[in-house]
Amino acid sequence: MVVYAGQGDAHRSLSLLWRTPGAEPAPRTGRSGPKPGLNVDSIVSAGIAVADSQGMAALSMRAVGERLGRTAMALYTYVPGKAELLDLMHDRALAELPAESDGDGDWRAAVTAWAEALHACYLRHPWMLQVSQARPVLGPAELAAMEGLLRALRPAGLPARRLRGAVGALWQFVRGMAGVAAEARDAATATGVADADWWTARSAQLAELAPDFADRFPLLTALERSGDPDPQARDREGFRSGLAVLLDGIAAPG
Amino acid sequence: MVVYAGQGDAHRSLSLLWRTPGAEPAPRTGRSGPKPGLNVDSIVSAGIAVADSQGMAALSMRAVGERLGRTAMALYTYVPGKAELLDLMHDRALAELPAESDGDGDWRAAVTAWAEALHACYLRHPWMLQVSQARPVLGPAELAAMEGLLRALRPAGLPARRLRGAVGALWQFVRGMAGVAAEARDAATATGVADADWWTARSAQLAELAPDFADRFPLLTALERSGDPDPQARDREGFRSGLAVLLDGIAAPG
DNA sequence: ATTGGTAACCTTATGCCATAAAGAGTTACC
DNA sequence: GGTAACTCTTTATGGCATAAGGTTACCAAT
Repeated sequence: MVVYAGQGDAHRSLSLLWRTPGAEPAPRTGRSGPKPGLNVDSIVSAGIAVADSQGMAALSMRAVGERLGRTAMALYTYVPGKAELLDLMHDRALAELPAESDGDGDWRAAVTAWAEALHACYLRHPWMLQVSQARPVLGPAELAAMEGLLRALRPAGLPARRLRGAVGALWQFVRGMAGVAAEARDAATATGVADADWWTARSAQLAELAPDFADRFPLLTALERSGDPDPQARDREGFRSGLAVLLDGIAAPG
Repeated sequence: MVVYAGQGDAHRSLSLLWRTPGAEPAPRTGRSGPKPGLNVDSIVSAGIAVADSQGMAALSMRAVGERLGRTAMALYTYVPGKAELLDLMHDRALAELPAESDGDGDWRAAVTAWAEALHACYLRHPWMLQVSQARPVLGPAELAAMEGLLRALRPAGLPARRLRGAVGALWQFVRGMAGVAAEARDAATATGVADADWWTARSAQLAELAPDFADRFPLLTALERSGDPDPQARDREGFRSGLAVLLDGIAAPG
């Protein structure tokens, strides 16, 4: 039901993470033994494929190995362990983000594009949201994403202090909103119940368990009632309006 | 190293979550069999104690049972499974938040107080950050916390749409920042290396692996250099200035 | 051409984990 | 005293990551 974090050997993760992408094949002179049948890249790809299709819970060394026609243990030749593999998968997925944000001068558009790209990436790979954010792995793609955000924000001309705050707030916002959206989607596919119905059932149960709900949580009740009944529309709206708050805060004199 | 989410039986979790707190003892008439030696509350407390002291990775049914002088299986009499126990633990921890935010009229102060309380709660129970946010369990304490935030925000007079955005952004911001702070602390205690030294080591390794770091990530490099070298101070500052951006955005006309 | 070294890979084993199933022990009511 | 209800333990199943050590296939030097 949950994913723990922070056990990986950060040192070994970092080494693997920062190996220049093409340099995998290695010198290949003076080496004996059978040719390597696998390599780190293909293992990472297999891991992503498993996690994308079956979800984080199904990501096991055995499952990854099987997808490559090997046993689980064969992977340990290339990768120190599962935690490090997850770090590699995470950074590889972040590498899908576009390198350039193209808004010329219009930083609001550029930041919005960045946020939407990251959001979409999280939705393509929802297991990323279960990789603890409480462990900065500092892979090249993660840092590039950060740099991209800074580039987009540059025209806003924020002082360093405020810039740090804005970056943190933006990143966490996108991640959090993606989590909610991903779960809504999963609930729909996993249970075969549409989003709206799922929420209806949950609300009905809540109303039964806590008949005084509206009295205990008047503001929450009012806010719920005022929104779009379609959860998906509500998520989209929440993303847009939350981002608007953030952008307005960045634009404010401070 | 990671925590998966979303397997729990939401229906059974909700029932347990919303049982009125004092009503545990139950009617106790017409019931035969030995008196229950445990109860849900004590199991939840034991679970929190284990997770607080040993971390999420050490939270097993056996560990919780042992703390209560029972076997793992004894817990299943009271709790459907581990996923549901985790839901209960999460909501119990959130119940530590103060019921009232006291800023009269000054919504900035009230929201700040709310954010700091939630942040502190996450730091007291860092395992909460590994409970997937992508699964709204809708326990009473979680809803009360949400209601509290809405109460604090009320004087700002936001329209519903923008209010939803602000709430989402604030919550995700606090959660994300707490995650970073918690990890910094864990790295210090787990490895016996102080925060600053840990970051120094990581930076040194990065510099070795990516000698062109400053060229590839100029903005990031500049931002890092401009900050306080003490990571703890940096976290505090990041929290304050990020929150300032959010509050300014909320105050902006939109 | 043979042989020794070694890298890659596999098998086996260990010790976790959640939890299903079944039964032993305990208590309260009839 | 009997019985039904209840708690708790034992045992078993099938998963997991991974440590340890054995096996194979290839290369290079002899």
